[in-house]
Amino acid sequence: MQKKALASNTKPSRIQLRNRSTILDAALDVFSQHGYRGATLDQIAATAGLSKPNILYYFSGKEEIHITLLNTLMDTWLDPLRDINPGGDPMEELLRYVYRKLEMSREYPRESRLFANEILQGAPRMGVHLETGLKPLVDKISAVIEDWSAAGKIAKIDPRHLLFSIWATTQHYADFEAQIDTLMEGAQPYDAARHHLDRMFRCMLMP
Amino acid sequence: MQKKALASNTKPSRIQLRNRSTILDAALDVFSQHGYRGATLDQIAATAGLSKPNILYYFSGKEEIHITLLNTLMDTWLDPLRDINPGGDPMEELLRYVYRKLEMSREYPRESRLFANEILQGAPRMGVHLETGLKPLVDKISAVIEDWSAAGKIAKIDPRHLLFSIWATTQHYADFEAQIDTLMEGAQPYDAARHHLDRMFRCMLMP
DNA sequence: TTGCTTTTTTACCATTTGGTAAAGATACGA
DNA sequence: TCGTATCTTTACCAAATGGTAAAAAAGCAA
Repeated sequence: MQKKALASNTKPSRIQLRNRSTILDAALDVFSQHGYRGATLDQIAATAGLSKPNILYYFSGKEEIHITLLNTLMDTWLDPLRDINPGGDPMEELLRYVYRKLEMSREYPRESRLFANEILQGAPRMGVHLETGLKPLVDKISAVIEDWSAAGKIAKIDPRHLLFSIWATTQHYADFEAQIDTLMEGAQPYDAARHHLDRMFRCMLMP
Repeated sequence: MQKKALASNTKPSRIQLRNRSTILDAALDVFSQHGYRGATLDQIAATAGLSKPNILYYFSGKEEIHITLLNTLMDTWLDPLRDINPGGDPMEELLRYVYRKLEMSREYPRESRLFANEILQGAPRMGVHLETGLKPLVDKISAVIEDWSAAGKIAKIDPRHLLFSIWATTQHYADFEAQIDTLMEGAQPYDAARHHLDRMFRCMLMP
C-alpha cells in the first residue's frame, strides 16, 4: 500500500458510506453558511458529531470535502436545464424550468448558497465546472431558445440574459432568505413567488 | 483620557482621513471577496499597504471595520429606493429604479458582493439595518406600488415580490460576475442587460 | 530648536486552524 | 475465538490569526 487512500479500489463499507455522507451533509451546512475560507474543519467535525482526525480519515483535507460537494451537486443543479425538451412546447418548457428552479431553492437552499458563495468569491474551485459543465449546456439551450424565438413561438429575447433572470429570481429566495424573512415577517414566500414568476416570465415570453 | 479611542472628540487629521479611507477601501476588497470570517486582517493590511498594528490604530478590530463598511454603504444602497417618487409616473419611476440598481451593480460590484455575502451568511451583523433601515422603506414603497396597482396605472402585482425580482436580476450581474464572464466569454453584459430588463419589467408592469 | 502629540514599527502573545502520528478500539470473516 | 483490517481517539505540531505593549519615528506648534 502506498500512502493511505482509504480503500480506493475495493467497495466502501457500510460505515464508510454512512460517515462520508454524514460528513458531507455537515460540510454542506458549514460551507454554505460561511464560504470556503470561513468554514473550519472543527466546525464541520462538531456538526457531523465526529472528531477532526476522523474526518480526515475519510477525506484528505478541507479542500477535498469542498470539491466533493461541488462535484456531487453540479449534476443535480444542471438537471432541470438538461431536461428542457427542444421538441416540446416552448412556453411550457421554459415555465416548467422556472418552477423546477424555484422548487430547488425551496428544497435545497444550502446547495444554492454553496454555489452562490463559490461564485461570489470568484469561483476559484469551480472554474472547470463552469467551463466544461455549465457552458456547453448553456450554449446548447441558448441555441434552442433562439430557434424558438426565430420561429415566433416565443418573443424575441436574448437567451442568455433570460437564463440569468431565471437563475437570479429563483435562487434569490434561497440565497437572500435572511432578507426575505425580515421583509415578509416570516410569511412563506414560495406560493406567491411561484405565481409572481409565472406571470413575469409568461408575460415576457409571450410572442 | 480613558482607553484609546483615537481622538473621538476632536476633528480627524488629514492623515487619519486618508488612512481610514485607505483601510476601508482595502477591507471592502477583502470582505467582499471572502466574507467576514474568510477575510483576515493581514490581507486587509497588505492590500492597504499598512502594517496590521497600524490598521488597529485606526479601528478597534476586524468587526469594527466591517460594521463601518456596512453602515456607510447602507445609505448609498437605499438611495434609489428612497428616490422613487409616489407622485411621478409609475412605469417611469419603476423602470428608473431598475436602471439605477443595474447601474449600481456596474459601478459598485464590491459593495453588492459585500451585502450578498452578509445576507448569504444569515445577516448576523446586519439584522438591525434590515429591520430599521430597509424594512420601513420597503413597507412604504410597497404601499405606493399597491396604490398604483389599484388605480390601474400598472398591472396588479405583489409589490414585495416585484422588488425581490428587481434586486435579484440587477444584483446578479455583480454578484455572479464570475459565472457571467465564463458564459459570455468576456463580452460586456450591461448594455444587453439593460435592454433585457427594460423589456421584462415594462412588459410585466403594463396595465 | 524644543517639546509635545500623532503615527508607525518592532516584537510579541494566546488562540485557532489544518493536519499528522501512532496507539487503542471495534468489526468481522475464518 | 482468534487475527486481521477497519475505524476512532489521544496527543501533538507548525502556521496563521486577531490582537497588544511599548519603543521609535514623524509632524508640528511655539
